[in-house]
Amino acid sequence: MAKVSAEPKRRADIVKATIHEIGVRGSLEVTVAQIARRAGVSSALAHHYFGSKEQIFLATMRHVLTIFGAEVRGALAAATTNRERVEAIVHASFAAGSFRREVVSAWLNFYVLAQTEPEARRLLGVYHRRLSSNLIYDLRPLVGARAPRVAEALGAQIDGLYLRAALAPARNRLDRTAAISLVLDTLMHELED
Amino acid sequence: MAKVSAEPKRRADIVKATIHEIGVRGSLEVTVAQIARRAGVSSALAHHYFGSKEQIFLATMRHVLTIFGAEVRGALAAATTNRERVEAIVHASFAAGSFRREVVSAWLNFYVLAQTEPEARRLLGVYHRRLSSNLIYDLRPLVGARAPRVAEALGAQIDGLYLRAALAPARNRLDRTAAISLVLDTLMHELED
DNA sequence: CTTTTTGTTGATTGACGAGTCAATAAACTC
DNA sequence: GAGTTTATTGACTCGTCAATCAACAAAAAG
Repeated sequence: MAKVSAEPKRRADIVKATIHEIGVRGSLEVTVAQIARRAGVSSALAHHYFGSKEQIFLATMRHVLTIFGAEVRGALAAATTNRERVEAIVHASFAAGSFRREVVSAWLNFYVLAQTEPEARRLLGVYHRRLSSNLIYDLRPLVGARAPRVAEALGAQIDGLYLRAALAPARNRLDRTAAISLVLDTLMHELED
Repeated sequence: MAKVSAEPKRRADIVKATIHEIGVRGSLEVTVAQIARRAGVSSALAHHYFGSKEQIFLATMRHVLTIFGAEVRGALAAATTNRERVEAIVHASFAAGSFRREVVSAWLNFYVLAQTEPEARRLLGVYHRRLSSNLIYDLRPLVGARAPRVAEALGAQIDGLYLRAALAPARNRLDRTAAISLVLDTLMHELED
């Protein structure tokens, strides 16, 4: 059965299955067997490719972070003024690919993972610093020395909206548009200081 | 050894030990044996009083929520004007009792628990609605119809700062004062609209 | 002082799940 | 087409842990 490079596809399938299972169960207490079944392979194969459950989680985290990074880059490419760029970052934060229920649930659980797993912490740190420096860079011309503070305020608000999205039952969940407009409102108030 | 009503003390000890262990391990993957050892009792006793691990977690959650509620009530008691009351809520949110590392870690994990455990979700819902209605009540005279929106903005920011506090390594962790001033800044901008 | 209630634990059970391994099979090399 | 590499799995091991239970101890009740 061994065909040309099944490995990349398998890895991708397992990573996607991991996001899905974390979303369904709502926690990291998913078994490798569950993930593997969802991906249509045996649990032995998952171990074969990733070595351990921990590595599966870390690969999944990298994947989510990569998607997010791509969304930010994409949004930034279309923006020209500083303000447009800040708004683009906000938009990207709630982009369709990253703000799906299961992905948000995965994010939440990655925060938990980061409490104990150094590599998870490092990855989350990279995301934080990048988001922060992106914001500060474009806020500087707009609000001067207050840039770091404003970036922190916006960043915290975005994170908080994610947290609430994870918790809220589907019916009264804030949608992407509402979340974006809330953050942009805060931004507006900061700018007209 | 059976003395006068050991039960309340034991229960309290076990709940405190649970917060501590969740804080240390950074996740709900703590064993009943670990919790019991920290509380100075056998794991059998923990089961005797609480029935199951799940119930231990729920009791711990109720305890954390109770402390938080008391802090809010205490802060509100000393406030008179609407604005003071809103500020009091913000202060209470970052009060010493609730903003300790281990407690914040517990909060984060309760969010995860709420994804699967209906009672945990209910408890967190109660907290959210109370915080929200408290804020809206005092914001209404200040910002009128925008009150719900502003409450959501402030609430999300507070939650986000908690999330970041859980993640950040001790050294560059935002302290209570800084968190409070950040939220009050946002409030100020909203008020001078 | 004997009976009941309350407190407490060590030992055990039973389930579950991560990780290993040996075996099978298909493709690729030469 | 013999030998190597890659893909894949079922069956197994080994540890861990929630939950139970039978037993013991001490107070309270009568």
